[in-house]
Amino acid sequence: MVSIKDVARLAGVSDKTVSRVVNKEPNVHADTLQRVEAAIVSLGYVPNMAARLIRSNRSRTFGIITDFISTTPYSGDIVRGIQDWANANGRTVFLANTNGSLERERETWRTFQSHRIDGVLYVTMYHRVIDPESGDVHIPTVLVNCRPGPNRSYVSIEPDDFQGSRDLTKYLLEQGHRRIGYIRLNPRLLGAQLRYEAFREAIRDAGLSEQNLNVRLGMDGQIGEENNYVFAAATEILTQPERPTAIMCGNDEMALQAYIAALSLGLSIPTDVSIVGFDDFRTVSHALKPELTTAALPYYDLGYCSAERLERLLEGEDLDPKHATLPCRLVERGSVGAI
Amino acid sequence: MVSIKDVARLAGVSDKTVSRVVNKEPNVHADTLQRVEAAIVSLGYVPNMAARLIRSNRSRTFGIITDFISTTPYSGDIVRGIQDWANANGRTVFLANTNGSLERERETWRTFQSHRIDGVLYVTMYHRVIDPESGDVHIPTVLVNCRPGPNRSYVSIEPDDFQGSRDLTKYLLEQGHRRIGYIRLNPRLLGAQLRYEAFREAIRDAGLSEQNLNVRLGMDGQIGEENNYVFAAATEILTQPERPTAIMCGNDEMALQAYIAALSLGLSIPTDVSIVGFDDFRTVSHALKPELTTAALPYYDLGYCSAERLERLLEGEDLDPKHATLPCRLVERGSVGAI
DNA sequence: TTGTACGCGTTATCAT
DNA sequence: ATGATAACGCGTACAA
Repeated sequence: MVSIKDVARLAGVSDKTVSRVVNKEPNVHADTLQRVEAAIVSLGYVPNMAARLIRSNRSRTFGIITDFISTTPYSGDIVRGIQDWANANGRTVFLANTNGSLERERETWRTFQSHRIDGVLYVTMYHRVIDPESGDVHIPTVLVNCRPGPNRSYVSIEPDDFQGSRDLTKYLLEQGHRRIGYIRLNPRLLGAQLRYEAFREAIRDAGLSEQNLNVRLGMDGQIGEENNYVFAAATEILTQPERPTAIMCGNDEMALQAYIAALSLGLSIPTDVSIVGFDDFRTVSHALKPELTTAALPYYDLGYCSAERLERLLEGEDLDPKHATLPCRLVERGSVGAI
Repeated sequence: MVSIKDVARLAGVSDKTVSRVVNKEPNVHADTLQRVEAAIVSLGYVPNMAARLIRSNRSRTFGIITDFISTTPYSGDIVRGIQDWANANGRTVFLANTNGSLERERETWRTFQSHRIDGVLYVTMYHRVIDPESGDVHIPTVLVNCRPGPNRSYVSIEPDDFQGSRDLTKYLLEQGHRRIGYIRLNPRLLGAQLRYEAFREAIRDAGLSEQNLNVRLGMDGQIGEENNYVFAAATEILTQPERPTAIMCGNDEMALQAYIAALSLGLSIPTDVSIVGFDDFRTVSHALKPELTTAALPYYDLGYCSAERLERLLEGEDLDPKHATLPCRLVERGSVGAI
């Protein structure tokens, strides 16, 4: 592999001068600069980050730790957001997936430590409370899409499920809906609680009694292998005598099932019943006709902003508050009608 | 940062002895070993990979280059597969996303070069022909989910869209279907051609005339911003006098739209019409009732096997054939009925 | 079994 | 404006 010395020899200068050119330091004569640059190109010299790291103790790398990835299809956008920030700011990214195994997580922290990573983005694929298992490794860390347990202190960033769900509910109310069905997410998900709470609060704030509501559990059980009651629940809600005019679903996947249930009953959307989801799973929300009104989870921005926050943390800035939140934008499409 | 010397000092031995312990070399006295290990633990020493790399010129890292990620939700499973292999084999993974920009791709190759990455996994998010833009950087590379242009030579691995589509078609024929509708993927996708060709071949092999077929284009235009005709096409196919008994769709997203179209027409699945997709987008295929019969794209295995192939390439093995293919497994669920 | 000397590719310091 | 020298953390070769 061609080194700085080879370049120096070819250009007839010392190593240090080449180093100056490579690092765009001042005090290099224009002629020298040209000769060195020519040598670099002709030799195809690429600086060795490892050697640089040994001296400077800064690797200019971030590490991403994820838990699962497969069940929630668009959460990968978080990683995309991180990478885009990293790319725009001269950082390279290590990626490690723990598959939810604590042992692998501990190994990962050590591996990252051995690569002298500058900081870690700890990303969960669904919104939840977490305690990173870093052993005695201490690297500046930002939690993404999750929050630390009660006694721990971390910089973190989450989607605002509460605001998203409140906006969605208010929107339904504005469209004149009063009898509303609600199909709940798996209660183990943090988002499930936040969304449901926001829904109830918005209903109360509108002066409606909860008696107008039809709340059903759509899923429960362990993440990744849950029991799914959505189709049955939606069918049941929609075959009642006083049918709700709208159904709000824990997420788009569930909205899809409610959608199928409604169509199977011969109902049309949104004429007979309006449906809203959450997350903006585009494969689903765009494929439905009419397309699905939903609240978009800001996955990409979560990633992008978290990298930004990590950088600020590394620069010694005191992030206050440590905890940030990103809004879930209401995406108005065709699946909701006015009453 | 604590170095090998600090450990040596605390344990009262030389650097080299610590090095022996860390690398599990023989010829260390049991007592010495214990003292050194104790020192390592108490100091929290973690070897510096950069320093190691400088001597050995092997970084034990792979780099992953991806193009897009957002549109095809489950393609992230490729990356998961790579990571699982890497984790099980003591390798760490760099990740870089080009967003389809050639400039960024060239930068990425240089960055990887500067980190002295051992090998690159070049991953495309949809199945296609590609020419990596590596400039004058030369790192052992495996193409994943794509194949090289006609004049280039690369080790590669792809899903067998042809086999998957043929199996799916044969399955429909076995169930007695003779009048079959087909809604095509965007022709710009390699998978579109392979799947359609396999469909036609299977139909011909069964001695059926293409006159029994109703082929429609479901999508066209640039990837990521295509025009979508699926709902209209499906509706049109299903309102013909001689309605097909089955519709085969380019992928599950399109199958979902055909599904919605059928239900909207008051048809039931699979009694009135059978539907099959492709890809196994689980968010969709499991949410439909009845669930969707499809062919699963082996994303995870593509990733896992590609890492394995890269390792063999690095070990100097002569991969023959350079090109590998992984089957698309038929996933039989409820959306197809017998005639 | 253990230690010493040196070199890897780079940057920092100081001198010229 | 440029260069000489040392140092970073570790492994290799060799010596003890």
